[in-house]
Amino acid sequence: MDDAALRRTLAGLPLFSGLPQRTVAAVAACTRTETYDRGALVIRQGEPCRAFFGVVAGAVRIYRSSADGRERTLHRAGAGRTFAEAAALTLPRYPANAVAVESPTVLVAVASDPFLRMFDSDPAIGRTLVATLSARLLQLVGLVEELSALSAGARLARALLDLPSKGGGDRLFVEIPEAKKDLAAHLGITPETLSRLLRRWQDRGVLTLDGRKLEILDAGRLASIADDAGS
Amino acid sequence: MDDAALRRTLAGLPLFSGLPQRTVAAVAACTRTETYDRGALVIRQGEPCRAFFGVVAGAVRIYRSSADGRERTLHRAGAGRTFAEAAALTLPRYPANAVAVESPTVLVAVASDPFLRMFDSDPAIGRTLVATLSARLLQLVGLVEELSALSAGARLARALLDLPSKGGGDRLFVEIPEAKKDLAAHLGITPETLSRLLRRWQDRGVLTLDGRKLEILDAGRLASIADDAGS
DNA sequence: CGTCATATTGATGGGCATCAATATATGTGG
DNA sequence: CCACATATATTGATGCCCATCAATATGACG
Repeated sequence: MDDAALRRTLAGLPLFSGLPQRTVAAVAACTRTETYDRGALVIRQGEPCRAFFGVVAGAVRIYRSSADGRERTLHRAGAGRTFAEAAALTLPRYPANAVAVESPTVLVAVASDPFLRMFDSDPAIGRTLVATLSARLLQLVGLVEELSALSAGARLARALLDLPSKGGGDRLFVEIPEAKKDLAAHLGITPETLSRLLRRWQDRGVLTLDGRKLEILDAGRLASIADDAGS
Repeated sequence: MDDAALRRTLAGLPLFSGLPQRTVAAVAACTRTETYDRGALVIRQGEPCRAFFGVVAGAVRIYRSSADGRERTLHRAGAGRTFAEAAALTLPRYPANAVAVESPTVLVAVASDPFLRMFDSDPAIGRTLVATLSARLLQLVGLVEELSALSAGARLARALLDLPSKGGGDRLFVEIPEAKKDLAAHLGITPETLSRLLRRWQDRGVLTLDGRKLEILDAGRLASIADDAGS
């Protein structure tokens, strides 16, 4: 990617949009693009922090693995999103893993140290970073709430309703953008439970399912499930 | 509180420690102290954001209430901590409630708008804010992990082991700093479950209990419970 | 077409919430 | 200071949700 293209790419990220040209150019100077295949680790938990990342194409899953080998997905970052800012800027080592979930996944890596030094040159960097971190914080608060207050069914229903719908006519089609086991991990449930929920909803005429494509027949019903008002 | 005392208080908060004198003085100019009794609401979810807060004395519980009346405690902020920065600086309305849990609880309220305008005058403000928000983010990630990966018993055991111990001799005494129902809410469990867990541990000789004061007899055992290696 | 990952379906059980009843603590006004 | 009212805590009974273990089934891909 040439330099001009890199600047355009950076300016397209919410984190950097709104920054003046020369600041973006300065950021570009400490940035390089990296390409990963599906399944490739971008960040390994415990490694020294070197950079944070913006997603140009593809998507990344951020997850923590605990001592007993279990994984907890914290976040899925698609095109246009940034991730690992907080860690890169304030911690010695990454506290989580990041893995590419599509091929190819193109990232821009912004080196931590040079970026930190830019803080002084343009206050807008601090401001935009604060906004980004705050948004992440709120998203996590939402996750905490979901985990502790909502049933597995409600979480799945929400996830389905949040998917971009390809409404054909008056019908409502959506497609799960990842393997079902990954969706399950994302929701903090097991693949078995996910399978059973979808089966039940099919039997009750709430939706039809074909692989990862599904048609929502009764969106109202699904919405009430999402509010935890009956499975 | 006179102006000099206010500045000293602010400088004692991690968010502002490390800032030059004149910056602290500028912050002090948009700050006022407020005192609350136990149970008084500091922030009401949905209200317009006016300020963020530092805790001078006492403590505050931050929680969300959902449509069905259930509460989820996100955070307990004791003396020296700040809270609501993210909301105050980036949102129109508070996304959570905050209630004083001690009498008296003394807070410093830093008005959002003037503070935001100070961003340009000193880059250190942005940097320190980024650090604070990052720390909060990591704490929340930890909470997510606990909620999804640890049993109620493990969470309670951790909470007990995290309490400041008043070790008398070679014995280990701790005191629960809030009502048990609040501790339960903090851990995302019901008071009944909390009560049963403590009862079981008493029966097994792990600890003894008298009101909110308890003596940990077998810290090793409790630590293994905290790691989810058996109830 | 065979191999491996992913998905489905069933059986089983445990953890923890819920509902309900009582006991204890806390605080208040007379 | 006591009696009462109210909040908090304990204990029991019950049941649901969802994880776990296990056994196919289906799909992806070289």
